[in-house]
Amino acid sequence: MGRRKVEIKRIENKSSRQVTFCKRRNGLMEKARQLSILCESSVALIIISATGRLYSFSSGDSMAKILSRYELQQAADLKTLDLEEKNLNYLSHKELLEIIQCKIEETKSDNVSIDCLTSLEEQLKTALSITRARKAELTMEFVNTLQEKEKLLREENQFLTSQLTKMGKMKKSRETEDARAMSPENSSRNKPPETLLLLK
Amino acid sequence: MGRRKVEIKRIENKSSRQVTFCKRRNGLMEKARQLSILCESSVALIIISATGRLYSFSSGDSMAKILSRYELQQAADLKTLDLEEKNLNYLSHKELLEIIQCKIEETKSDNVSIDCLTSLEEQLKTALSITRARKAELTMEFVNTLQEKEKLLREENQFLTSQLTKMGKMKKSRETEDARAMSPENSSRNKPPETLLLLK
DNA sequence: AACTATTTATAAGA
DNA sequence: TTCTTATAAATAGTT
Repeated sequence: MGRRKVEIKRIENKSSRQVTFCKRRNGLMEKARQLSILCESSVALIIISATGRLYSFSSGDSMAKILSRYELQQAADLKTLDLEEKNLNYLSHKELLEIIQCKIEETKSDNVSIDCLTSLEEQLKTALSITRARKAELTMEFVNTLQEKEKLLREENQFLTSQLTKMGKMKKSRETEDARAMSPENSSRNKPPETLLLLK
Repeated sequence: MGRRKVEIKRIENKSSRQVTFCKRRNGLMEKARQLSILCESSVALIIISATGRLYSFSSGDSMAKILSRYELQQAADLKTLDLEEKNLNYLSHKELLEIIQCKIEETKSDNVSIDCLTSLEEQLKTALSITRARKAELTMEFVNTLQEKEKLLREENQFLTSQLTKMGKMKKSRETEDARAMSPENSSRNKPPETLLLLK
């Protein structure tokens, strides 16, 4: 609807593409508004320009409500499918990764359906949950291991210290005769780490 | 664009409203497709009919990607407002919990607006993000502390062991004369923890 | 669901 | 950019 018929393909001229974007964007939003009013329906419209600018419009219900209704629907659709979901529960991490990789590859071709992407989204959400849970589990295990190690090291330290104390007492009683046995550089090089004080 | 001009207001006749809904819905989706192709942009369109049926269309990027881009934008917009956020940051955990509790209570009365719930949802999402980030931070700090402690304990152990070895040698050279000094119960009660072997 | 008179959107030009 | 206008496209009412 203009001076001449236009083919529906990318407009090569940058400035006329920009002008057309602006005109058609406004036209689309006006049409969305009209549909919503004429037929008492809700419409959500999100447009992202080539340069990444975001334009959104909603009519009838709020954008938030429409989007959550959409997500709800997608979740419901998934539940009726729940075939893949069941399979997913029995997959190893490696298999899961392979499937995800594969699906992401599919995404790159243009003829991928919304349902397929929604399913992928849900699978990735599941994967994220599982990963988070496993991470928390492993972290706690690691912390426990470290704490146990600490306890054992303290015990050992206590034992070693008590042994040294005992020997120290014996040594003290023979201090003069042993003076030459303890070489001076040894006793200074191996001075106890300052951290000994931290271990009470 | 039809036999006569129509006012943009709810179409009273049910069947013609249904017909118009169908025609304009298709028209809107076609326009969305064209905009996306002509101007290499992404368009997401969600339509909910008066009877609750959901229709969606996306072009350019996937619906999921467009929606997440939208949510991202909303989050960014919120940050620029950052009034609430700043307040949130200075609240104690107890105060935050109280506020959430209070808002959840409000939710139970029926006359709560969607906007209010959306706002609550956003606040809880923010709270969750902050909490996750802080948890990760603290966990890493804790693990680092434990690992450092372990290192120091090992060093100390090494030192104590070397001291004992040295003394042990001296002791060996005087074994007979010291035999009565080491009380038997002491040497059995204080046997080295088995973990000594783990510390190499 | 198809037709067509009209309105509406918009491409190109100013 | 914004306005203008010739023309294409969408669609209201009809069949």
